[in-house]
Amino acid sequence: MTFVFNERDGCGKCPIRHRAICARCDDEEMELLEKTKSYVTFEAGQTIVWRGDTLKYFSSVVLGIASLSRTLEDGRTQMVGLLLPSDFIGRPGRETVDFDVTAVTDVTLCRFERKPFERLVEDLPHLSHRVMEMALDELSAAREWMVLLGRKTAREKIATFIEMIVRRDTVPTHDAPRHVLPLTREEIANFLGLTIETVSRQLSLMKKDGIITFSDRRSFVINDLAALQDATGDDADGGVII
Amino acid sequence: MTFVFNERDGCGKCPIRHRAICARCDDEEMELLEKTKSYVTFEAGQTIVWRGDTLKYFSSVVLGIASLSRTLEDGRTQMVGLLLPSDFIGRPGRETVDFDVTAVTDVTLCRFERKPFERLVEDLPHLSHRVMEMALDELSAAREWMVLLGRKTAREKIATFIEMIVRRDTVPTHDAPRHVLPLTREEIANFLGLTIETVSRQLSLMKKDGIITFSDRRSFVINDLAALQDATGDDADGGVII
DNA sequence: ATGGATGATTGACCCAGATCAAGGTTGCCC
DNA sequence: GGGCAACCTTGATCTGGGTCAATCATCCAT
Repeated sequence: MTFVFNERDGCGKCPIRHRAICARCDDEEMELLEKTKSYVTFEAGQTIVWRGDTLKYFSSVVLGIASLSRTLEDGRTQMVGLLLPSDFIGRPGRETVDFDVTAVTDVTLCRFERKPFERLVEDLPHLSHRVMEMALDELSAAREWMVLLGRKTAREKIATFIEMIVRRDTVPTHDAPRHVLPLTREEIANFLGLTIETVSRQLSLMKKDGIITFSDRRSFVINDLAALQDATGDDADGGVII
Repeated sequence: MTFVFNERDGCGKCPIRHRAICARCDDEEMELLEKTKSYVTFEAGQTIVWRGDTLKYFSSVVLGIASLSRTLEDGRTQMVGLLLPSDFIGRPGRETVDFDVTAVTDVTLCRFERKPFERLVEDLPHLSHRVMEMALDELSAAREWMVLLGRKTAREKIATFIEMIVRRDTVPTHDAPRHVLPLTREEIANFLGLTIETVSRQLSLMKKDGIITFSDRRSFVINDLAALQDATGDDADGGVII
């Protein structure tokens, strides 16, 4: 989800490295925010916010990956989104988060006090416009994921996940054929609505089929991209409307 | 999803019955839109827009229910949302829809030409603000649904669905104990990521358990709300943060 | 009323993926 | 390096929900 931005999108003009905020920032606007800005880091595995917690801060991910998830009473957990650099935690107009936010890797957040930030969103049309666009993009991504969760087979889920990782890695700068799974098997399972055993088995199958090769448990290369895309169950265009 | 608004929320001040647009409308702003406004109706079952279609209009539902869904090549279909009165079809900043939009019941749409509408969204902060809020609400609802699709059992899915219908019906005005399923068994199946047989079986089970009673295939009353809520698998508060 | 279409229910059976269980890897700390 | 803890893989078995198929109900149109 939300594989929309990453650090590269940061604006170099000011210390807030987010295009969402900086796109058309001027010194005056920034000054307001600067006053309440702070950075925090979380270690991998730590919970950043619990579902229902009141948010004192509005933050955005600077470095690392966080997850949004919900756990049912009996422990079943479903991840509902990944937060990558430049994604926000918190939403204007709401004091609480509806999901648990957890650091998947070590995470650095850049945070602002909620009130002044919300005021800024109110006052700056381009900012609220930007938040709206981000929300709509996330909404599309979430719906796309609903199709995966509701209708895809285990193999298709795994293929879609791998393909997503690969697509995200393939940026103009480096076409490194080596990719890294940012999640543990358990996290992948919770992301795809599967168990770790099924995740493990399906990865082994794709390995046996010669589609991917693992150098260690996290790093892999794609041997047959066409076969991978074919296994996703999506249309040829990969689910993206041209 | 998006059980957020209904006709009652309409603003009586102008013919565009949507609070999103009308909340702080003045005659001047409205005049712009009025010029390009038109109404269309679709019969139950008709497709309103196909995935990928270029949207000439930006529309909102006035009457009836429409669905957003995606169908995989081999026919597996997943519904990703329901559009109720006052929900929008189309999104500012995008020319196409990512999902098929289908009339579930007979549907009346109120539509505007896309260009002028988008300009209006750009120009009126309160409107873009409103669209942002709607997008964020839908996003929460979509994520909630992801938990259902990824982790809930058939019984829990059915219970959650029924409970949602009941919650939506329970408005201040009338606490009628009789409710109506707005969807066919097949549509319910596609909404919940199940087959029609499983939907039918689970409904029969809940009937047998004395939780609900059907008068015909669409109308029912709840005999044991507590048991129903218990069967959803959600926390006691019904998934809504207080 | 009759025939036919559409939609819903119910039963019998099957299989993908969950569950249970036993090792295997990797990495870290003493 | 040895021991321990996470994490991952693989096998055996079970089961929830899918698949296939038959029957029933409801609603029209003739």
